Amino acid sequence: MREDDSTWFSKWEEELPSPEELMPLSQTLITHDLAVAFDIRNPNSPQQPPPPPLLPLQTPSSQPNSAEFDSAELGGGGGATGDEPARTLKRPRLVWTPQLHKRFVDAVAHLGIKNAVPKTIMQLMSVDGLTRENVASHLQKYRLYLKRMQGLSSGGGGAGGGLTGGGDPATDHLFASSPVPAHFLHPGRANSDNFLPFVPVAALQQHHHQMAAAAAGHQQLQTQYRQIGHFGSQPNGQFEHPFLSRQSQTVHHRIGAPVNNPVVPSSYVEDMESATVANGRKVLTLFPTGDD
DNA sequence: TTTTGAATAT
DNA sequence: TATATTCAAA
Repeated sequence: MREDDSTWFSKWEEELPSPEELMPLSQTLITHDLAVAFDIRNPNSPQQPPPPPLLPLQTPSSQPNSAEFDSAELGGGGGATGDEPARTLKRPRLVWTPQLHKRFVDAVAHLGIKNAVPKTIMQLMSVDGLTRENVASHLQKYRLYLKRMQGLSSGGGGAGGGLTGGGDPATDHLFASSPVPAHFLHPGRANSDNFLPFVPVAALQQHHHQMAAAAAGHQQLQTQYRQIGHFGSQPNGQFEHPFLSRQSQTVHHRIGAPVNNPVVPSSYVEDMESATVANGRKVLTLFPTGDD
């Protein structure tokens, strides 16, 4: 019935990402994403010069004031001024920070489980440097997490002794940081097949126009968003997503209850990406937030 | 063909 | 352990 839809929509709203999280996605030209994603290994290339690493150098610090945060950029390399690794495109391991996860979960939630495929998720996240492989890998783990949670929630059984529900193993810490959409945990209820009229791939075409517009002057908006620093309910109670705004207007929502503050700490500072060296291994952290 | 999903590797 | 990489299926 319609109420059912409204029900999960309501929950959905609670978990709605703050516009600050989703909106400020600065869409860099697709070239980077696609290029990086496409530069996969060549099955048979005799002597073909490998494509350029495309390492976006984002002048890291050195500019305290400037546009706050534009887009998250996964850079590579560490190399600063030098040259790029050229042939070996071995990027440092991606470190999924709570914020990055948040964006991931939001994307999955908005896409729906059916449409939540690596490529689409990656596109929605619009994190520069994020590859489909990165998302796929994480998605796999995320699904296992959901499955595990389902099993615990459902029945139980009692397997020997594991404290669950109250105690969270360190493994789940990261996932626990982000609220999981309810519908994800309840597949067997009415129609788990709620297909949202959202536009998945069609957005690509919009990209052209959007990125142009985005590149035009979104920085101002981004700065403003940052000022808000409040998350919870928008004046309008609705968020506008470039993609979603296309047709998802049938959402009758009733925001009344205050947002259920999850585990989000008060620190909501988003930083630029930082490169850290751990165990001699360079890992790339997107936007580290003093969480934890 | 491209992409997904899971196994596997590091 | 977390993430990357590989591999077969859709």
